[in-house]
Amino acid sequence: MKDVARAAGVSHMTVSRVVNGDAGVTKERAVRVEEAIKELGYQRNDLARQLRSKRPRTGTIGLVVDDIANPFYSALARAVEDEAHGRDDLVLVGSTNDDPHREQEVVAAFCARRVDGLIVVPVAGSQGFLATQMALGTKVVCVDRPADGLEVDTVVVDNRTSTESAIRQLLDGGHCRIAYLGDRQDIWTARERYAGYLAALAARGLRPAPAYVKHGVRSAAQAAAAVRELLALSDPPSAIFSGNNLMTIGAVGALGDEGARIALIGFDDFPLAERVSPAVTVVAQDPIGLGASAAALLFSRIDGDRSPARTVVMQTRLVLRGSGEIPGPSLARSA
Amino acid sequence: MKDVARAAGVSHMTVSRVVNGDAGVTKERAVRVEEAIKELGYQRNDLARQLRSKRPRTGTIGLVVDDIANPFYSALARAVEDEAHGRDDLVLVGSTNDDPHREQEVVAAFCARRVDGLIVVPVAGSQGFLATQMALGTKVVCVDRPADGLEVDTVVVDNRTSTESAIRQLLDGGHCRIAYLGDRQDIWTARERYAGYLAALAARGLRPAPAYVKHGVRSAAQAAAAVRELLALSDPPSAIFSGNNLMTIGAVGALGDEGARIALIGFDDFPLAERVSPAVTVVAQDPIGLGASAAALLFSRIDGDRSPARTVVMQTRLVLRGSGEIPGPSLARSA
DNA sequence: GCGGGCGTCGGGAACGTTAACAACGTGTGC
DNA sequence: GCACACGTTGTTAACGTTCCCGACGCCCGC
Repeated sequence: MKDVARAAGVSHMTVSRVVNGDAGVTKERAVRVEEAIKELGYQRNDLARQLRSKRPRTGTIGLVVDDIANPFYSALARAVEDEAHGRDDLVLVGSTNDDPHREQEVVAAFCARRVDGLIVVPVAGSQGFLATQMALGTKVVCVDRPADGLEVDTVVVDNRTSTESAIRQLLDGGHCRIAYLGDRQDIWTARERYAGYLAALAARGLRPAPAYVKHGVRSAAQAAAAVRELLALSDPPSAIFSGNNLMTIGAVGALGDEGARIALIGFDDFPLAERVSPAVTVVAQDPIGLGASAAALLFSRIDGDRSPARTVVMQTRLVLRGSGEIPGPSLARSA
Repeated sequence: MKDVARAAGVSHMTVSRVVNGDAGVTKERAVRVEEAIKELGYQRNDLARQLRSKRPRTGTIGLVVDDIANPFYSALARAVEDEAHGRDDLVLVGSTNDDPHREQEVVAAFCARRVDGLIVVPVAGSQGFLATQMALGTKVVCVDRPADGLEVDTVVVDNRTSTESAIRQLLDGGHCRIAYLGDRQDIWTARERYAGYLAALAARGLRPAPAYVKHGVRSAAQAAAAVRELLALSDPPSAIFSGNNLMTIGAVGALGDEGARIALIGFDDFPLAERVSPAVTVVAQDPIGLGASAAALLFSRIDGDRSPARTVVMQTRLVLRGSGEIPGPSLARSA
């Protein structure tokens, strides 16, 4: 900047004003400064800018998700990025693998960079250090799951109710041997979905056979293995609920392998769900909507909104596709 | 920091040393400082740190992709993030939508934040400002596509050859009416894949009917529409090559709608490609490998590697799945 | 006993920018 | 003709940290 000032024969303040498009610089001088900038390839140093700036905004937010490679989270990330781009903000992305330790590392690293805010898919037990960071002024919005016991804006879907109606769909179709595939029970969404599953069964006076319930499924491969176990039972289920997109994909694979004709309902939609065999009925979430809402909430906080913490519950959509819509084992695709 | 120093009864320098784990501070003082830090909730300001620091590393890199919501790029992003996490670096993510203007905005914003380096999926015509940033010291690695005429590390796959062998597979299967679905021709991968398509046909003395070639397909929906157009031709193709994962998904959808039995080969693998009907043979890329290689290359540059620019060409894998492996229209799934 | 090396600590400057204000020249109103 | 406002420009200080160097006390060897 000093070099530019010297080259243009002005003071560094004039350069600063030109760079920031401030009013109050003569046309002639501004042009001279801009020429010098171009010639010297000068570029404003946002680090110093933010350090000195009165309202210390870094124009950067952090997005902390389970796994950015999961299409659900990457769609959400894209929505967040678009909202941020609209106000010239940047997005740091971090994956936690649902590991509290890695989450803490990522959050701490983001905060050391002085992000203006954080959109977090919280892992169990992360309220503590999130609260610490919030006390230091970082705005936080939770998405997909709440942070237990933390007064913070949250965007979620009604996991329990929508799972309940998905299971009810199966029950109405005549299924009563319904298996459950779910993630680790320390994950809120898994607990909610399991609760919905139990509630739907209980409403008909049913309880699941212990062998039908598979917790802690963390990948498509594990889901496939779990499904093969279910199929190997002497009394296999006639329908399976799978707790997220990865599990559903794994389950579809395993069911196909076995040539089994078992109804499948999954949480989360995925491309070509209507084209695989068996076709899969899903509880469709709207990851883009979740991300956009979370970003909007966060930016309003960053812009000074001090109202009490809000919780936004977004709607899901039950998309019927063969599985689960007709009585007995699904035969929809052969009809 | 001043507050911490005062609270601990030491100078700000001692605090700095403790925070950075520097040697040369008495145990007793270090403990006192750490207590003060904990009590006051002090957190190092990396902005100021990086501003003053001699080797100006921000410990942050930028990843610029077409669309982070595309599973190909999100898998790549995850690989980059893992490499970065291993050395305590952070990743800024930006999507360009293959829009040169947005790409320039994103790159400029990243560089203003003084990222140590950039992993870029370059859009056509971006060599200019990338060169500018490189001259200013930002390390750059291109991935998925080269930046035309730019001396820069690059990680790509052999698009042309692998498309050629995919098409040859169809030709060997007896297909000669093979349609092509491809992205905008200003995108390098699209040009390469198209060249491979033409080369494979030319090797048999064939040329595609103009109606069989669809350029500029940018989404699954557009691919589906293109496929429907192809099917509506008086002389429809017996096989279709689709130029990326999104197009393949769209094509599968459209083919299913029409109940058509047309061989489909796609570039990029996708989940459940073996389960959809028709099953899809694919040229599988390894997005994780691409991302990891690009990140490794970038970090070696950041760490001072000044050797000439390298180009890494990664292998693809032709995954045969029904479509294209038997003569005539694919009947694999009904076998 | 005393000089010098070493380990520990602090003071001041500097990084590149913006905030605050002062200085300057010009035009305007009385 | 003079005070005053206003628009433009420059000067100085500050943001929070690290770098550089000097100061201080201590121990050791002569």
